[in-house]
Amino acid sequence: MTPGVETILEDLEHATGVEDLQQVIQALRDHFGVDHMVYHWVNSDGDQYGCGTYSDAWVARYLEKDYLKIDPVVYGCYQRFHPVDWKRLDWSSRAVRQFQVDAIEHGVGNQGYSVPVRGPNGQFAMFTVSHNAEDDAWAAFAETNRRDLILIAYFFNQKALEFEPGRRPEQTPSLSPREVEAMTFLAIGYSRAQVAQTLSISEHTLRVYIESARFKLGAQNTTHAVARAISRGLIVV
Amino acid sequence: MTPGVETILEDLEHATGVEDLQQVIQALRDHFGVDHMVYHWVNSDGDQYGCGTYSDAWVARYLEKDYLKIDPVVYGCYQRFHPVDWKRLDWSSRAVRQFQVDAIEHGVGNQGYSVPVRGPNGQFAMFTVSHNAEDDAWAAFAETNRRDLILIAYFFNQKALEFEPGRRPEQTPSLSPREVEAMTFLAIGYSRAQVAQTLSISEHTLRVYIESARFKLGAQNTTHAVARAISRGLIVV
DNA sequence: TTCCAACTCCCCAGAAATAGCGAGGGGCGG
DNA sequence: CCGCCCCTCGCTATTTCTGGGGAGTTGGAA
Repeated sequence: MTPGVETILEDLEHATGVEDLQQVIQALRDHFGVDHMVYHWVNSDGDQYGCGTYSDAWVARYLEKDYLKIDPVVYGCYQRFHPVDWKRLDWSSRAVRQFQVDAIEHGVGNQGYSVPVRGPNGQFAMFTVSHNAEDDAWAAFAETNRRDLILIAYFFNQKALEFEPGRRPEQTPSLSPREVEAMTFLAIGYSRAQVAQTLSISEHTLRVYIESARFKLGAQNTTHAVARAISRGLIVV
Repeated sequence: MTPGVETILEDLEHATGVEDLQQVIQALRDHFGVDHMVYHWVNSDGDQYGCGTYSDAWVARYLEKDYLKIDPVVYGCYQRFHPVDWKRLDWSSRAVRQFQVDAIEHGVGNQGYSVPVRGPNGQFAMFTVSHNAEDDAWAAFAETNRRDLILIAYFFNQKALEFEPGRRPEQTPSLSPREVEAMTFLAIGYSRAQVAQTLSISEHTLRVYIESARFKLGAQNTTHAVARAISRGLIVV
């Protein structure tokens, strides 16, 4: 690990507020000598929180256009575990290409490298480095700094979780085993009758579980409950 | 980072099969000079996969007694983002204390340090170091090697995901913008009528989107479609 | 012991979703 | 130009889900 990173990480670990994160991320940007560095938390209800060096104009634009929904970086990171080079993402759709042009016009680099991070209750965030560079140079940079970036993403997320407890979905209540089973089977397409048969219980009993789970999850209906259970990591489909 | 770890991590990254993971974890155990080192993947349905240096007897015992359900390490890691020292967990309940005695009798150290790791689709695993030591010595060890352990946990999980046969190869179909909107609103608990009103279209039209999305996703019903859309990252809820 | 949470079962009526037929216009790429 | 996908709207009948009741057992925690 580069000595500079070491000390900046120390600062990060001693950060006591959101404003410190902004300081740290700028220090990191300068240290790595890249155009931008951004931490981007995407909450399970579409809510988002970011901190980094993108221009205010670009952030506003991103929110205004609701780019979150089509951003291939978000989509790509969401599906992967390992860090992703933006080149490896799918930029083919029309809307996405428009987004790309818009981003570059707003000073986002043509190259990027994003590290997905996941926390409890389905929390999800990304730590991104963006720069203007040739492919070769960028590949070398990413390869060299990969481990540092993973650690930085990790500690950044740790701090973000620490500072923003309110941002987390309401203390996820745990589901009982039967409720988990019920939600899981519903999530893989079984009807109530099928689930009841599979679990060898009456459909009435099953309904109690579903309603109980729905209540615990604060969900409006079964689909909502299943969606929440999945995005909070209570069930795996 | 200690030089030894560096080379072992290289080996880890070049691992081509599950058997290599076992080699690597033993090398890591020897390098850190601790009693045990374990990677433990836990699915929410109770399915688990592990690899490490615990005795076969203990692993068998753990499975036989279904200790997964009461293991405070699993529970504690599941709720946290940062690594946890076993001391900070709740060992108060009677069943848990019995588990603790059993574990120590089977050669698990009295001290432990576990790093939670999370992947896409709610994947969850832990990387654990366990040892027999005094509190002070252990705290020092944990503090010193924390970052290395986080990185090791990260790369170990990456490899485990890579070797996981259940990885879905089928490429996910893309949904049209309207379909994405429909799925998104359904996932946050709107009824069909509400979604239709929100999108300012007739409920009949909405139904076409839902059915189209369901078809594309190979889903049996709306709940299934929404579940798939979420777990494939097509919508962010 | 007492209490609570989890698990199990039952009825009924109204609301919502699904399955099956349709129809037509607009835009984009081969 | 034609085909394909996306967007929009319609009807009817059937199945499924939801919301309102109530009731008993069991095992673990306070």
